[in-house]
Amino acid sequence: MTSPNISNNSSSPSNIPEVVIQRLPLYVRALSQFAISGDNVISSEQLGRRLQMTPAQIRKDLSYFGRFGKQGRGYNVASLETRLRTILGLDRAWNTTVVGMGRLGRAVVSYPGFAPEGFNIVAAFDDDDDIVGQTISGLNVHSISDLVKIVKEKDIKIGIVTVPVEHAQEVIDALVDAGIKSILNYAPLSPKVPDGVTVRGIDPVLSLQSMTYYIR
Amino acid sequence: MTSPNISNNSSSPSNIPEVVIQRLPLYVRALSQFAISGDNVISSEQLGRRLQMTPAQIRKDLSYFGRFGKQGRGYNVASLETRLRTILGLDRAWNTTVVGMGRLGRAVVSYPGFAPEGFNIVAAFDDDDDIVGQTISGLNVHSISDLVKIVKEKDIKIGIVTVPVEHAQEVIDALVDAGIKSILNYAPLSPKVPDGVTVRGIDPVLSLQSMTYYIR
DNA sequence: TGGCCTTTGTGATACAAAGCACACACCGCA
DNA sequence: TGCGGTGTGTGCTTTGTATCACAAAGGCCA
Repeated sequence: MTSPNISNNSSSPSNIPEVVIQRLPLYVRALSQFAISGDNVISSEQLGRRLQMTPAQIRKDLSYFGRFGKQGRGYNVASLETRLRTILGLDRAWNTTVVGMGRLGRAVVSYPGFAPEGFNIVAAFDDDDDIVGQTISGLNVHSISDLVKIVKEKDIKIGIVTVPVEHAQEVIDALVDAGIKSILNYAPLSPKVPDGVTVRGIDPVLSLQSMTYYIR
Repeated sequence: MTSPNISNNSSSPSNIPEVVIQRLPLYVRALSQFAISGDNVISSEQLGRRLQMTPAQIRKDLSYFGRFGKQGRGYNVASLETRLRTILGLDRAWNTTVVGMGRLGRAVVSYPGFAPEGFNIVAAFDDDDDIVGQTISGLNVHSISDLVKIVKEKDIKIGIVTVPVEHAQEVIDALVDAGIKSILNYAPLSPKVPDGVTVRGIDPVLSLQSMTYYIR
């Protein structure tokens, strides 16, 4: 395991280190900011300053995927962003579902940050009969027993888990059974998933708990 | 930088690797679960199975801090949890503030997961005159210009940043100026902070963006 | 067109973390 | 009280990651 809350059981499509893959989205984001401020060309040094990392690391990371820069000049902002997006699979939209329509699930479906990045939440699930059938943020809430059917129907590739920790493992198992390969897990546990399934955990409490160590 | 969204510019209180510190909360959590299910003693192997990591890594991690186990038996669940909590500074409560009372900030202050772990949100801030003065989840919203005063008054040690990305760096600077040493940042940027300040980022979009790489 | 300046791409190197494997400690039981 | 079984603690090895440092590529200008 590389880092807490992160596991990748993928039968890696290549031998590129997972840490590198995790940094690519940072580069994409920085590049799109530079593009907005009108920069056409950028050096690894400028990127590094923005992202608080060394230029050498950025160049090394990029070199896993090809030669994108021009010596003496730097990288073309727009074209590097495009190429990185393609590498990451961000040149398309991804249908996504949220399981667990409690407080947290509602916050997630109404969060406006996913759609602009191509993550469209197209279905919501819960196991509570009082919630199933409701419409939340424009989404009809389905019963978890319909998971397999709807995942197939709507071609959903990504699952977001916002159920209480007691049900998280079973919900994750159900998502895996339904063919989901990427799971964003908000529940406080380290779930077991088979090879080929990637899980990322979001856990603010864990983050706080490790920071207190450094306060003196 | 060890990993995306994580930076520790702490004048490290020791030479213990940061990854190790980040895993300790996982151990604490697993131990408290085992305690609830009535286990008194646990082996590194059982812990490892629960947390999806190797027993050797757990033993190594713990050995940085002392000898907690008994050969041939394992670890006492309750006492190991207590000792780890003490090491992490989780044997006390921490006053915490949230800056940015938009949609996300409201979700954070009403999230019921912080208080039980000793993170008490005791103040809220915003820069919008329409929001300052309101009461949200029992918290009176203050103007950011009162940050220094109130951080001192209420002995706040941890800041949670939920402002839009355009204001995030300046808010983080203000928190640092007010003496905050630990910041949980929900805004999508890699902020600059001086040595001795620890920042952890929470960014679901980044997590999703690195997972799509593995879908094929 | 040639020489200078900049910045890439990358082998080599240094550093860091994970895992192995075993001596040794401790328990339980006869 | 001694012996078998179990599981820790840790030096050593292996694996993984970051950084260094420099040759080569490209732009620019006289």
